[in-house]
Amino acid sequence: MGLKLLVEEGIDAVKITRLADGLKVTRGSFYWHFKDRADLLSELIARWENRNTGVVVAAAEEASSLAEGILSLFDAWLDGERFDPRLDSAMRDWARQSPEVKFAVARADDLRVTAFTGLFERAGFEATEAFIRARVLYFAQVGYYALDISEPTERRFSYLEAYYKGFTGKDLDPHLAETYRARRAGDFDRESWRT
Amino acid sequence: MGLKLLVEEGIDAVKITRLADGLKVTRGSFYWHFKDRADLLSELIARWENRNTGVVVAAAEEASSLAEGILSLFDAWLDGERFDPRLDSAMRDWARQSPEVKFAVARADDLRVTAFTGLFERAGFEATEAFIRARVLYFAQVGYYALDISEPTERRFSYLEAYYKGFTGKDLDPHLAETYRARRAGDFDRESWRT
DNA sequence: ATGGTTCCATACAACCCTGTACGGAAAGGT
DNA sequence: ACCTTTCCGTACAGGGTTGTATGGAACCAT
Repeated sequence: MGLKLLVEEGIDAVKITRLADGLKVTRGSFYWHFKDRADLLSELIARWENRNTGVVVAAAEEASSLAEGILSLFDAWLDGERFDPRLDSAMRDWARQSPEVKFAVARADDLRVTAFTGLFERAGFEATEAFIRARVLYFAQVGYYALDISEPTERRFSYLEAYYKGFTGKDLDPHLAETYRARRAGDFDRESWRT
Repeated sequence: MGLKLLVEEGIDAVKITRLADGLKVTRGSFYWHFKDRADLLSELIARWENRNTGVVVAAAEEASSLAEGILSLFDAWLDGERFDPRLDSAMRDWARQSPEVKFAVARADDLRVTAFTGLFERAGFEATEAFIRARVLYFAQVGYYALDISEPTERRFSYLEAYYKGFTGKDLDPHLAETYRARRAGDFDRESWRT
């Protein structure tokens, strides 16, 4: 179970010896659970696919309006339980070494951007603009986590309207912004008990 | 000299043995040129700092208008001779393992976003919006290369106006768009001789 | 209690990588 | 000619990692 922990240190840090040490067992045990190292790695790929891609696609597709969709995406990206950005970054690094992983990541990227494009199109944007806005939204999210930025949550919240305007070209309804902030504040209270 | 080639395969692939094999010499020679592996790695950091950050900051600061600045940035990012996106990504991966590299990368990111913020501010954007637009612009660029997208240059050019509108909220002057496309086409002809 | 299943420990061989010591060949200066 | 500098090859010791073989302890079923 501490496997993912090491993926977040980079795939090259996923050594059987380090895993066994971390779990306070010996390497002999590992080879009972897994055939070899490659067996473990392919299981890691499967776990990632079942997790990160699903939540963001759902957030985009189930939204009934543009504002609701964008805010749901912000929600999903902020919720460490549903979307793990460091796992996403680790997969992207790994993809540069392994053609197999590269393919899986490219497929996931495509699914996500397509879902975002649909969100913008349903909001009335023309096809090309919808696609590019979807890309910019997604690229910016990937870039944000790639830069590994850490800023206090209140400051991050204060940028909400500016991000929304940057991504959509429109102003965010103040009422929606308020409900969003209230909802997220409650979530953070709950999350602090887990972390 | 084939050092960078291996950085683009990930820092963990930069083994002295592999370098020596690639250069058709033995490892004994390596230790005449470098004290040890760490000595080589710090030289790689220095090379990256002197290259990638400089060109994008210059493109943003020397521009006399917003459109010129954005197009200059697109130029710099597209020109493989000046800005190497794969080196940038490799540094970002490496940063996750090494606090020293992490610090260097964070400093570079800060320099770049600050330069972009100035570009938007000089164009009349209010401080927060300028900062967030600078971030979105930079994040999107990082995300684009992180996704390792390969699309034909003509299609990439066709998105020019949509990207510009997404980043700035304004329409791109058709005359500027035309001059940009003509200039880039010439550059690509030249580049094909080198690659 | 006997046997089987599950899970883990120990021990071993093989490989890769690092760093150092030393030796040698080629080139240039005096 | 001699000596120095520059650059590279060879050889060795030490450590890390992988995969396999084998045995043992705990637990459960009959």
